[in-house]
Amino acid sequence: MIREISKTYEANKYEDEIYKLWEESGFFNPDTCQPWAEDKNRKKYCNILPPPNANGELHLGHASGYTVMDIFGRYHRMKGEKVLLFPGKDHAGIQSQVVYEKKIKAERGISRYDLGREKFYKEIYDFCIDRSNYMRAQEKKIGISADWSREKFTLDPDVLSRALETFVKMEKDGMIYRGERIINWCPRCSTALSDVEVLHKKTAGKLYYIKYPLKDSKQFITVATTRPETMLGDTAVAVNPKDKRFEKLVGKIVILPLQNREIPIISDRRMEMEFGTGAVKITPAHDPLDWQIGKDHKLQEIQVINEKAEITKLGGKYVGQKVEEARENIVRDLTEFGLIEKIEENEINKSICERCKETIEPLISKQWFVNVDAKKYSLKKESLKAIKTGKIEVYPKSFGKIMTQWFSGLHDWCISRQIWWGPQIPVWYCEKCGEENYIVSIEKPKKCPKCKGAELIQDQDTFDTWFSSGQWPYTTLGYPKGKDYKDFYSTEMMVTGRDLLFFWASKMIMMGLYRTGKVPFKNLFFTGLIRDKDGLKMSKSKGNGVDPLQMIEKYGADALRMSLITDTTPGLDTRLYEEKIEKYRNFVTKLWNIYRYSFSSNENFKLEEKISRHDLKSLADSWIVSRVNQAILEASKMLENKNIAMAENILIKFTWDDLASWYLEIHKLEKNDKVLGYVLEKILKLWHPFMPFVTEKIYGDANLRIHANATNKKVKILMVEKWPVSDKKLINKKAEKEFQNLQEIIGKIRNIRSSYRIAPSEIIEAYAKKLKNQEIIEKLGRVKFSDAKKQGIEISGKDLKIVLDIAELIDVEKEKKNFYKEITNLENLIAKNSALLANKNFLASAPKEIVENNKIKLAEYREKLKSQKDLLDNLKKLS
RNA sequence: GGGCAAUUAGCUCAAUGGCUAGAGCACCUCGUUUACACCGAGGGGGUUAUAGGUUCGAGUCCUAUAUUGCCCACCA
Repeated sequence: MIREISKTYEANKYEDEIYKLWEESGFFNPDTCQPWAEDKNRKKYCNILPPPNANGELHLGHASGYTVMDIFGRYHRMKGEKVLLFPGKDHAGIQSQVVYEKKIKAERGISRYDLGREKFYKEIYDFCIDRSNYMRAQEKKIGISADWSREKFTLDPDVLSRALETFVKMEKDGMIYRGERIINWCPRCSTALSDVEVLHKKTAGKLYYIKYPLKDSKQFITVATTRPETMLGDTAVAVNPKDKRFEKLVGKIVILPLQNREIPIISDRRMEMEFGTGAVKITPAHDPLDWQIGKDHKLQEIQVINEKAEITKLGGKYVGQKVEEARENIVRDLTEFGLIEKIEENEINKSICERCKETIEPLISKQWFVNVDAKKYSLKKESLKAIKTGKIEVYPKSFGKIMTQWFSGLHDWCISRQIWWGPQIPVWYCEKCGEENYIVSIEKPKKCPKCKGAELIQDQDTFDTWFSSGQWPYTTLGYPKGKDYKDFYSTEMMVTGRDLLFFWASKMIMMGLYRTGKVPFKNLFFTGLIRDKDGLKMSKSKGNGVDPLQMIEKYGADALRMSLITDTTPGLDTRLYEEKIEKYRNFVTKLWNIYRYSFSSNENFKLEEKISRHDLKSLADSWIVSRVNQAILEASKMLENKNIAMAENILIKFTWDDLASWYLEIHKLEKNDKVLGYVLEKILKLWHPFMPFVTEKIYGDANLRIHANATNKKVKILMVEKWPVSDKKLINKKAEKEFQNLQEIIGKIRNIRSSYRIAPSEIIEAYAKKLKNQEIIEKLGRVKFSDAKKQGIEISGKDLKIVLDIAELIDVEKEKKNFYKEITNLENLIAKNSALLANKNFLASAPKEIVENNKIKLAEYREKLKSQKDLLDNLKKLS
């Protein structure tokens, strides 16, 4: 060994230093990444990275997304394109506020009200910046080749003002309105939520049948409800107009129990006759459907539940009680009055807050909305068009369909939140002129433009986080005049989790189209969720989470990256567990050892970029060079098709099976360093997007060795080397076929060795006529050929018959059985194939190539069958 | 209630209508022959969920069914 290379690659020893090398090279930045002559027409590739919420730490979801983005990014960079992976962080309105409130509660025992709005905002801002720095360090550990010099935060002044301008523009275009409507209210977060921020969870509940007495009558009408406490705010009872049972009651008045209020019985076709009794209580202030019905029937809205989920004054004696408490008391009181007919067990669809899981209270509240289907511009219709016309290519395809459906049924978007963290809505009120005469302006106007006098107060509400992050692709790039915007928009690629489909991806499409007239990205790639070994969601409470940083520390970033993309399909969930990561750590070691072997075998060994046919000295040379060019072809095609898992598969198969298991062993005999150096150079490049660290390390070390004594010690960086192009002249199907035959023969020898337990140290005497590749067979089969004819078992391959001198060891009966089995198998194949070739339809319809292949195969099977029969006859003679 | 997906070896998953449906893990046997025991060689293990259909040809396309998962939805 000329120089010591360690047996294993110690990832944690090198990764930081390699990342530093990349960073300092300036090649993450497309402006300074020009390793090739600057070409004006150089293709641009931009991927705006989804900004993680700046309030926690990196988890596996981020790691898997980043891996996908980085693979594509590095691939395109190596293809010579101008690549920008644009990093950033999201202030994450509600989530960050929840996190920070918990933190100050736990650490200081205080609430946000103790701090006051201004101080709270300042603290949480510092907290997010602090977390951003921390998370950035973690992101680098994954190896993502992002341009950190451009990094943005959603609250950076330039980014933010561009986002706010959109609100101003929308308002001008008549797409914004403020209204009292029923909204989803989270009592814990004390804010309104949009529809997508509400989760529906099936839970066990009860269905209460309550008797409402009719006015001036002893009759009752029974209504069924899961939320009896809302009856305090009932303003009607509704039935379906087609419902014969209640025909005569429509228009009558009932006395609302407990409240002693007179309310009408109305009819509305939206009532399901099958549900409960068919009669339903209507509470416009606390149920979305009832609110609609209330509007249509001009019913009074009586708010009996407040923002803290407590009963209001209008709820009479139950005032101040929590809804659950009030429910119990009301049911008890009703029971006392004999007004509960029955109580049934019932599965209910509970609405909960996506962030804190608290039960949602539907309330009527004054909020800002985006009209998604406005006259001047329809966000809904334009988005639908972009997807349907294929302006955005969605991976997987089926998600495009899901989006289409979602957009079709889209409701107006509530964008105001009653939280303190986040940008305030740029709307100003004048005390004199009233809230109806609001002024929209990003800067605070000096005076009220109407009355020219009074002080202006800004709207207290903040924006839905998705309002700003939904604009991320162009606010970051400096719309409308920025150079980056001109260079890179529409961006090429967006990769995001399938859980963000409606939250984020959809918003980016809507707002990007509205503001810029162009799609924000041409390709939209969804990743699935990472689950644990049993397919369960990872969560802190379950303790089944895998910490990506721990895994990187233990197995290396390359191994983690590989395990995150292996066997994945876009949009589908995948399972991750330590054994899987371990497997790829082992693979990294394998690659390392291919390098170790190559460079230890000869002190002049070097990587070879090119090779000519004269350099191919043997069958094995032609074969491996053909195979590697085939691998380049296929892997590149898979990457173009966005099928990274498949590309990975192809490369693993080549590296482990073809190169390591076969060619390296043959190299020990033939020692064609030129060929090995060529193949190694290619696979380092091919693997780089997937495993950037180990490949960069090997490449660097390998070149250092070459340049050790040279004057030019400029370090070559693999990250910006050119992606290999398949040299089709070197693809040699004939050599591949011939080598396959060789592999088959050696396989058979090994099989026999194994079944008779012949130790590897024992060399078997053998004999063959017309022997080719003798040395290879001898080495890999551990046999020794001589001229003397032998007695024993015979093996055959194409044009070759080998006799192994182990007559005394063989169990003839067992071998006979093996032959019979193989003969039957071949006979079946021949029958199948002949039938196919006799089929006129097949000959007429199948492509010529397939027909040809089948003919060749049939001939092969026949030949094999013949030789198997011969061998069997010879075997029989032996017994 | 509606939609989408999945169902292939014991497990996790591949397979772009066409070569005897492939990997890894696990399992069994053997083995340190100086790249690698984070390894190597060999082996067992499949009616591709079920039933039909289209096709010269189906794991792949179509239609049902079953099971599982996810998403959406104003059955209170």
